[in-house]
Amino acid sequence: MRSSQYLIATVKETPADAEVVSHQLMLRAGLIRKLASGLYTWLPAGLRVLQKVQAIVREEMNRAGAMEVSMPVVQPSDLWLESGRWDQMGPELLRIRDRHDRDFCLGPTHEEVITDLIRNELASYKQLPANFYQIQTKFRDERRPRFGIMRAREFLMKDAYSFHLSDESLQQTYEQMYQTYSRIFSRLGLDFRAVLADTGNIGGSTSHEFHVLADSGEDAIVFSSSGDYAANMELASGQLPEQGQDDEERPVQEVATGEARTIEDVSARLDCPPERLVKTLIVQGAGGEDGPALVALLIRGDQEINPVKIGKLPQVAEPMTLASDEEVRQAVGCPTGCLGPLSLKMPVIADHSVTGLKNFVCGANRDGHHLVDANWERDAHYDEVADLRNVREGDLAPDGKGTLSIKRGIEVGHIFQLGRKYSEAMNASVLDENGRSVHMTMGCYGIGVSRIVAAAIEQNHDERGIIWPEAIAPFQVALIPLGAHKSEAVAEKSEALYRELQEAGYEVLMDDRDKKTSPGVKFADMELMGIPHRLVVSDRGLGEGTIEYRGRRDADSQHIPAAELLEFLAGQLTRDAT
RNA sequence: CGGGGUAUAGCGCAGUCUGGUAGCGCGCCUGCUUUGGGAGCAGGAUGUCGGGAGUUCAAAUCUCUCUACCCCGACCA
Repeated sequence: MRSSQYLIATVKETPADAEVVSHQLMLRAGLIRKLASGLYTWLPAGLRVLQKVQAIVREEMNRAGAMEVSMPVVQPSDLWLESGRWDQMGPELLRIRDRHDRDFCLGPTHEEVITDLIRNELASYKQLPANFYQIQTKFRDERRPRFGIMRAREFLMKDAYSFHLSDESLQQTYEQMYQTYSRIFSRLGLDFRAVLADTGNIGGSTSHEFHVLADSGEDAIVFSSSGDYAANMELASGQLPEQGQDDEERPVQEVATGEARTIEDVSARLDCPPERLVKTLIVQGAGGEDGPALVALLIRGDQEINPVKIGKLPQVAEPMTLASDEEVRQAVGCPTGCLGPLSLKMPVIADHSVTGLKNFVCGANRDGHHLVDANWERDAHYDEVADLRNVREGDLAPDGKGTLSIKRGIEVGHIFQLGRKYSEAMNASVLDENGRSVHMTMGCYGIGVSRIVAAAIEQNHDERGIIWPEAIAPFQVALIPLGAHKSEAVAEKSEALYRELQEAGYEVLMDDRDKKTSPGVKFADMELMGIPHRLVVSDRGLGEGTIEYRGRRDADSQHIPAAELLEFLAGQLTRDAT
């Protein structure tokens, strides 16, 4: 490609509405433009990257034996009513009506459509297992789109759905997809981790997320220093390191703590470290016929609660919602800052972090008062123990081997074992070998194809711009002729090289913009666009028979004898390991 | 959806408080010079000042209203 005939849409200034680096650089490097909130146009250079990501995903899915299909973006409401998600999904599902007043939605995902397809197409266990995928536009009317392409409303996703007779077969395909995903992200040149994950509202049991590691990631992921344990913060569990405890139970006393309401205030006022405090929180109960209206939760003062874990407790309303100050005052008769686990008329669930405490501090359920040297059974009680807290850096891994560390990640893939949720709701069944009709069990496997582009930039950039991993760079080589307008030799050599490189199979962007485009501009643009390899043809170099080479990450350039250039370049390029 | 903010040339911004000729930098066009790290000089084009209504002799500026966008907020590829 010649840049004189290509849209090099780079801009010098950072657009005001871009917050994260990847968004800024995608705009500055001329990869995308915003149309409206969460909606982006892909410019030529950006689209090349997106297509490269797609190609790798497609190759690996095909290699794993999945079959590519393409399902409509616009989907009839009937299917969603059938699965129950028409009502469940809420405003994230963009609903539209056609000219006959029939309801449709823009597909945020395709479980319904694929299940409908498969229940009609598959009739026998002999056709199983089967895995279908597509790479296609999804629409989710996000509460708040942000970070450019990273959390857009319209985005490109690879979604795959597998169908099985047995759980063993599902497990097999699930493991195969796990391997396939690992291959995909390795080939993309990304530093990633697979972690245990929450299944969210898609449903199902086992689930793993794939995260690209980047400090700007929205998710916290947890790993064990030794051993394989890795999980999303939402469900990661760990053990607190042992803590020295007094042996003797001291007599309890109630002390006035005045206006001290927060853990910090109480801890400062009583000169007692937060680890010796029991924090009591009251949340909305599950309600309904036998569910409690309110539930009390206990956690050690220095620990943080995990709303996702708590929301999953059967007694608690999901999503977890804190009780209001009034509700607390009505139920207990004191402000939230003075709550304690004393004769509460509601279920009391304690986190593991508090059960071993002795002589602790907690609220006295009396305005302005706390208990000091309280002890379980004698002064306070709980009904049940559960895991309510976020793990912290340094906690012991759940298997007791090694300690946990926490990193930030960008979720780019998610695999689920769905089970029979959709096949039962939508009656997708086949005949087994005994001629009996059985519901198929399902898996589903997603990759955020467009998000990967942003994630790759978050992980690979410097002050000059993007540094693309080899496999997804829009061009592999930038060829810059210097002073071609006045040097016949430079012009000729550049043209010749351009041809040779293309014949050798490289994707080359030759910056042949007119003489008004100074060398500095060309260098800056090619760096901003992140092209991994740069060649400069100049009179100076040709005089000594060399071409200048510089890798995007290199500090200096090298002068390569023109005759050896192709060989040299081949050595620099780590070709795909396919 | 709640809270906060912004809207002026393609991009980044000033001007608004205190009403009175629409401005700066970058980019763009023309010409000459320049050519190894975002060139110089000279000339030029580009605006329903987000939309609507109102106050006023006069509105980018004051008032009301609508809209869009951004940021902060616990179910996400």
